[in-house]
Amino acid sequence: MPERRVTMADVARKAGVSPTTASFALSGRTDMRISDASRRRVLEAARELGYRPNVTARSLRTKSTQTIGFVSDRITTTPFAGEVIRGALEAARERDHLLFITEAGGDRAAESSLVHALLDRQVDAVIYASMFTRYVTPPKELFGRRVVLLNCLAPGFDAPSVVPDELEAGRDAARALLAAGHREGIWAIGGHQAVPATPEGIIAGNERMRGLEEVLRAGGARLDGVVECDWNTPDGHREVSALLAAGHRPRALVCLTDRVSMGAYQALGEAGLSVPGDVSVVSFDDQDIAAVLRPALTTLKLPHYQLGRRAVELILRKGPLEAVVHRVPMPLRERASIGAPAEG
Amino acid sequence: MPERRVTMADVARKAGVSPTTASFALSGRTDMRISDASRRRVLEAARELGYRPNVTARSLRTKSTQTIGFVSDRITTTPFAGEVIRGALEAARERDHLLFITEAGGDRAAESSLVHALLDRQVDAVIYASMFTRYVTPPKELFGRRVVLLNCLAPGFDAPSVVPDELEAGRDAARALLAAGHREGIWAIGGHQAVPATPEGIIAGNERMRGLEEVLRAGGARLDGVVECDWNTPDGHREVSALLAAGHRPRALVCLTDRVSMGAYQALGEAGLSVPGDVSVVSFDDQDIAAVLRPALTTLKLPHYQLGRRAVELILRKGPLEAVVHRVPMPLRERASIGAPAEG
DNA sequence: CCCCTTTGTTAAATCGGATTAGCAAGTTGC
DNA sequence: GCAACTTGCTAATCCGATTTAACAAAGGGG
Repeated sequence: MPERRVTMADVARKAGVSPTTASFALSGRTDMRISDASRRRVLEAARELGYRPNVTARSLRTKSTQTIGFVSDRITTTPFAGEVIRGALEAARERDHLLFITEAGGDRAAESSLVHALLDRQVDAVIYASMFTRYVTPPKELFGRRVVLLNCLAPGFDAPSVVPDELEAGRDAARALLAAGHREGIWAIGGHQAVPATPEGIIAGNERMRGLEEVLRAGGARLDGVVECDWNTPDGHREVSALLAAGHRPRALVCLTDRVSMGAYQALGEAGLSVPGDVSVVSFDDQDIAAVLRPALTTLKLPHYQLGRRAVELILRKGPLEAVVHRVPMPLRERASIGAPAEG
Repeated sequence: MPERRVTMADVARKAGVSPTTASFALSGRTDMRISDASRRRVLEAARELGYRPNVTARSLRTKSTQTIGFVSDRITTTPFAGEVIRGALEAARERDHLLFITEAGGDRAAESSLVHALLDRQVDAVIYASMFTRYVTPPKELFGRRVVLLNCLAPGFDAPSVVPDELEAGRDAARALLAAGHREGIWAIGGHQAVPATPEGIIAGNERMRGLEEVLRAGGARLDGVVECDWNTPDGHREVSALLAAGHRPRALVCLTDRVSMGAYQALGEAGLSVPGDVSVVSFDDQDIAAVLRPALTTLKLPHYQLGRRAVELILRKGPLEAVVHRVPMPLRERASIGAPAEG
């Protein structure tokens, strides 16, 4: 049985002052006059007793719990998105805040009840996060609260969003290919996902493709074709096999995810083509497999850690939140899958 | 600005009773006599006003916050271990509890300060989790508290542990090979990790190997050799390549992790050997890649989701916790990498 | 010497509930 | 008809802090 916690009353008693004085001495407020002698005695007593304020009790009066709620659809499960949580956790720790993590699994009713559970515990603010970048409508319980949208957008909902800069990432993919000398024989595998079967495609696909096409065109290069397909390994394998079987001979593939790239690798390998000797590959996401594939995959990293961190930094900033979209850069991870275009 | 929360006083006023009566009516306690009429009026008023109790305020009196602290070294980051959190989250939600998730990143000082932050917020209990199964010494602040150790063991620390049943998993790997007809040409890649460079090997390696050898021997089979190496993809690739180069011709490989298996696949492929036609592979962990490799990998799943769930279920059980080790089964995921032994 | 500040401190109220102790009105027992 | 219960409810206190209001004591000015 844990011994009774030391309270401020204990500290005050030991220091020979009233609880009021102890409170002011400990909070270090200067608007209430406390003599240096008293202050020192209180601080000393607190140190000796190992006093720690009861945040719960304090919050009853101050309304602040130094606590943030984190509501997501299913973020812990997404293999690489755990980084979002780590980023949020670290930023929160630096500011002496704790995070209630919750997952509603896409269930609206569960989402509402979790938000209630958070509000019942007096969280100071709520981060509403999605595992893939997409449009959302937050539960009504969050209206009028201090909220930051993480990896999602909600037009009409008055809160800032933090999302990856997919547009610039598309441009960077194009720049990487141009820099290696590619001008033709370039194919995109995965496409816009204009009517997506894969939820993560909704926004990312469009923006990546838009940035890609813009810079390729400006650089005097041509996109030979766009293969629209889902974003998983079997899709990449199937579509690239089909592409080769149809007689096409791409010099560079822009795969919309690392999983698609893995499928592309398999298909190229089966066709006896080497990466990057015969075909260069540039990808998006930087999942774990990207570094492990042979050759290692050059890819534009989804900045999950930074997304989590930025959301917390934003929400703990003083002052009101502005409904602005914050775009976090997607760094290029240069590895071994891009080479000079093959002759022929 | 969110409008003022409805308090119990509001409900009492609307129902025309005292706060005391409202409190008893709402908590539904039967030891204090409240007339059915009053009870109904209070419940009705609460419903109409949308009253929700302030858990923080309540906890000041009751000491219970319906809140659990979760301290880990770096669990969100470990790609597949996020399932631990999901299991814990779901079990907690079913019981109307919320989780404070924290990560100390292996830093003892950070760990202490996080535990303090949790205790300052009056958590009812703490789950102390490790990303890999290993021996730990929890921070002294947790002594005498309600604690469950998750995926770790702490001899001398009075708390239950929840860990994967690695021993039985080793046995199951052996049984799977025996069932396919394997009796010889069996090699283990990864080994005991008696003096491990890879932290996850400390306990898992020993137990997996012990179970494996026990059942193989009992089944009249022989383990031709054990290759001691780290547990990552390059290690599997290197060691299996070396094994083949040395003239060995294994019929079955027991790879101690899926990452080692992936390396083994690469090495076998480069040598022109097929799985499972020439060589069967059985593995441990069931990371995401296991299902994606070609052929799909037969592996013993680390039950992360169940570990998280069990820990929460245990900690929320009434009554004192017993310092017992709970072993969670590792289910066999039968896929396509085990076949009959090759002739030869 | 008295009034007015300034300084240092504390009693008391507050936050939103839970809990203890007690009080009025109606019933029962004899 | 009065003590003893039972029923139904409420006043008051507590939980551990913060904050407001007020109050002594000391110093300064005239």
